[in-house]
Parts: sequence; C-alpha cells; structure tokens
Amino acid sequence: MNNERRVRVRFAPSPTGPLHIGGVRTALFNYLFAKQHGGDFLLRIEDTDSNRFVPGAEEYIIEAFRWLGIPFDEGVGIGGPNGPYRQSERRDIYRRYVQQLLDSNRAYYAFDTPQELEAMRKRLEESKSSSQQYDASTRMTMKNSLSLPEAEVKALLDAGTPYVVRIKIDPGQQITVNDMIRGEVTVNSDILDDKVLYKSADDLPTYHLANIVDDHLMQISHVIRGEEWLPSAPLHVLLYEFLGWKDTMPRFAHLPLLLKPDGNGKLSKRDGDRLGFPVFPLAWTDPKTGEKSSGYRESGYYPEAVVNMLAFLGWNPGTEEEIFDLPGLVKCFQLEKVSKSGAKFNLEKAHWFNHQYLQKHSDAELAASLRERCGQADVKGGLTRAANSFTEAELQKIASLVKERLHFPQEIWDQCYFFFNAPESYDEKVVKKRWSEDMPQILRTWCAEAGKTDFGTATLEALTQEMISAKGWNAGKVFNSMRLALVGASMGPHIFDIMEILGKEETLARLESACQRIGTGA
RNA sequence: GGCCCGUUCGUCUAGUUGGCCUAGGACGCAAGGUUUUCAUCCUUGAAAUCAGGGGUUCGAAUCCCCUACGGGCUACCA
Repeated sequence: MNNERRVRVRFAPSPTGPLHIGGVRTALFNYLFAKQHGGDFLLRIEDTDSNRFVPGAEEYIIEAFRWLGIPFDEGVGIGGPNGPYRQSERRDIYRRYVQQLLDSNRAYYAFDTPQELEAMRKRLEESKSSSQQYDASTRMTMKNSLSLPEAEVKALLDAGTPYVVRIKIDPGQQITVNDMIRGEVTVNSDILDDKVLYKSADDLPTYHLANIVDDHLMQISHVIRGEEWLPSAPLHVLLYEFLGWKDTMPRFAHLPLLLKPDGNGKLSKRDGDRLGFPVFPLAWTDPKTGEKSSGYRESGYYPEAVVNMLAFLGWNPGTEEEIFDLPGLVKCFQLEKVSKSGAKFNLEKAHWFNHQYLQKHSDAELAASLRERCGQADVKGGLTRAANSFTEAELQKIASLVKERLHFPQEIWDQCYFFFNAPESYDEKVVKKRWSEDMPQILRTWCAEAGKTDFGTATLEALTQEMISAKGWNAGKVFNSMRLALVGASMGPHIFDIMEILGKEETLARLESACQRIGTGA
C-alpha cells in the first residue's frame, strides 16, 4: 500500500524539561531507520500542554542532538516545507480537523466541568460499574452535544461556555494495530474512552489529535516511539480512519523501555541522582527549583560512545562486533531486530564504551585537556613544572603513554600528575618491599653513569640492564626503587619513558632527593 | 481492578522458517600470562536445565495453552 512511500520519521518531544536518555534512544532509532532508507528525520515540538511548558527545554533538545551529532532534516530550529513544526503555532490547522470530525459525527462537544468528571468517576467506582470511563456506556449521562438538546448546545456554545471535543468511539469493534516490532495487537473498542481531542480553554488539541494531524500533513511514513504509547495506538488508528487517512496511515513500531539498573521500573531522573550516573545528555538546571542534574557531556562521555551504548540497549546487529559509529549503525540497523523487552541501563558497559572511544581520540586532544587541568586552581600553585614548560610534543607523548588506561579524559591527571609534580612522599608499602639500605649507593652509582648519556629511553634501558648484570644488583628492587623515587608510588608507564620526559636534570634530582629522604625518616 | 506488552548467564544480548544449542558473544567477576610497577592487553574459567507447568513432535529456547512474575497504559500530560 505505502511501500513505495518515501521514508519520513519524526522525533516529537514535548518541552517539559531536559530530554531523558530514553528519549534520546528513541530519536536515535528514528534517525537510523530514516537514514538507512534514505529518508528524512524531523524534529517536531509537541507543546500542546501550556501548563507544562518549561523555558529552555526546546533549546536544550536542539543542543543535545547537535552535541550527539544526530542531525535533523526538517523541523524546529532547521525549518522546512511542512512548518510550522511547533504545535502551538498550528492552531488554525487543528481547528479545521476538529470541525471535520464534528461535522462527520465522529466527535462531539462536551461541557462537563472537572468537578463533574470527578463526580462521575466516583459514582461509577462506587456502583462497581463495569465501565468507569467516559464512553458509549456513560456519555449520555453527561453534559455533551449527544445528550443535550440541540438548542441547548447552541446556547452553551454561543455563551462561550468552555468545552472540549471528544472522539466518539463506537463500542464492540475490534481494532488491530500492526506493530513492526510486536506484530499484531488487537483490542476491543469497549476499553477505549471518548478521549479529549481539543480544549477550547487554550484553543489547542491534545496529543492524540495533534499527533495524527501532524504526522499526516508532514507525510510521516513510520511512527517509532516508546512502548508507553502502545495502549493508545488503537485510538490513533481509529483517528486515521475517522479523518479518512487510513490509506496513508504510517506504520507503527513501539520500542521497549529503558529500565533502571537496579530493581524494576523505568529509568527516571531520580535513579541518576541515586546511582550516580547521568540520565540526561547534557547537564541541566531546573529554571524553577534551581535543581541541577548531570549530563553525559559534562561527565566526560564522548557523543559517539553515548550513541553506540544507546544503540545497543534493545538492539544488536547479530554479529560479534560491538563498536559502531553512526554511519556504521545506519548501515546495519534493523528495526525488526529491536527486542521486545525492556533493557536495564548498565553503567559499567557505558564506561567500557567510553574507554573504547577514548582510544580513538588523538593525543593532541588529550594533551589539551591536560594543559587545561594544569591551569586549574587546585593544582596551579603546586606544580614543580608547569604545563607550558613542556613542548606540545612532550605533552602529547605523556598523553599517549597513559591514554590506554583511561575511561574518561578527565582521569588523565591522576595518571600523570607526577610529570608535573615531584613526589612529596613515598608510598610506605613500596618502601618496605623494595627499598634497602644499599639503595642510595646503587642509585647514586647509576646517576653518575646515566648523567653521561643522552637520556633516551633505549639508551637508559640498555645502560641500566648492563649495570644490573655487571654489579649483581637486584633488578626488581632497582627498577621499583627508581619508580618510587620518580613517581612516589607503584604506578605509571614504563620507567624509562618517564625519565626521558622528565629529562636528565629532573630525574637525577628526584633520585638524589629520594636517597636523602627515604629511610631517614625525613 | 481493567486492558495491553513482555520473560535466555548478575547486566546487554545471539538464537530469524523447531534438529549444527553439551545455549554463543560482550560488560562485569575470578584465575593465569605480558608489563620486573599500576593500568591496558592476552588466555582461561565460573556464570542461564532458556520464568514455571502442561501439551504438539522422532526432536522445542524456538509452536500452542495455562500459571507466575515484571512492565506500560488507564488525565481537559505527553
């Protein structure tokens, strides 16, 4: 029927706060599907609930996708031939279709106040009625254009009484939704209620109507969204039918939810705070409460890693390959292979992905963050040697020596602070295990010889091995004592690489200093 | 409560038309090796009787039914 249709998908968040990581994944899957079929990916802002609007949220969403490197073809912030892409700017359009539904008797006016609705629910609950909703079985007891005389409805309307428009659902119908991930889902229309489609109070439709009208007008071919929408999908199918758009109705795919790492339930903002990981792509400060939430970007995650990690939550290519950049994902993504069950977020795996991507980043980039770190207040005064006294090549060399042990760029300082700072103290455990009475004499002998060489890694290593075998030193003790003297602890890259970067003067000074301080109680 | 969706190692999952599954990979974990340090890396290992129970079949993780458990929805929110 619409197999030949151009693939067009949309991501349609509502600007009620920062974008949740689950929303990011939904958008990602939409993007992958669109690009794989040479189609379009649109951003539509669903701001039909004026009460929940949060300033800055829309900008946040756009910035988040810019950071992630997931571009939209059309939509808010980009433009395009199907605008406006903000639902609050499409009132005229919706009004027309509300009228069409009213005229064709598929919808009706309802004048019930919130109090009256509340009273109805209470009444139905107490009477243990089978239906507890506004539907075919109850609508005639309410205040609407179906139950009221025509003249009264007109009077109410003329008087400007606030009203809503509800869809009129016929009972006893089987409605089938064909889902690309779940197959056929059939429900009986008896369980559907006469959902509100339009509110006169703010002259805006609700999600259900706006969504269908926009998807139709924007020629959306596939609706890929979270599983929380599955229950209302039959309503949407009905709406396409009522509007006469069944032939071009998009295909549906309902994605599994992202679950919290521990226990059960879907991932929420609170879990992030509680378990100490971001649930938002970017950091966010609530404009009302001032409450701050961390973001992946600010936590040192690479956008490629976040994309890769998210893609593998609920999907996998079926091969043993796990590292995919965006173009790679576009190539092998298959919507049909998305799993049906919810996926628990796994922090460890997220770290691992970031580690993988960090290895792909340049030494120059890491060197830059090292330079920046050295300039920060907490280390500024304490540097033996400032970052700007190192050449760019030296800084990059340092970065290359430690990068493989990093998961996040900001960890670099903890792995190489000793290039900038001479040890203030020596790890007691190592002193006990490796240092001996004769070590000062051994190291001074070594220094005397090393002082005459060019101090390159290879030269130093050869010289040291030679001296060890000639003098019969304990190799383990010598190497580890040198490390202790230069680093202060049992960590870091190859000892002669450290020496080469430190340089002759600094290396000899640190060794001499250690000889004087270790074992003397100083 | 009602309706809908789901259920393979701790976690993410492979397993597409039932037999090659004594259920594979990755993260994490453990042990060993490399690194005369730490981390990385490499190797090996533990880890799911495929939620449970019934069928169908020569044969089921794969098909059917029931039960249990989990999740979602049930607003003039999206």
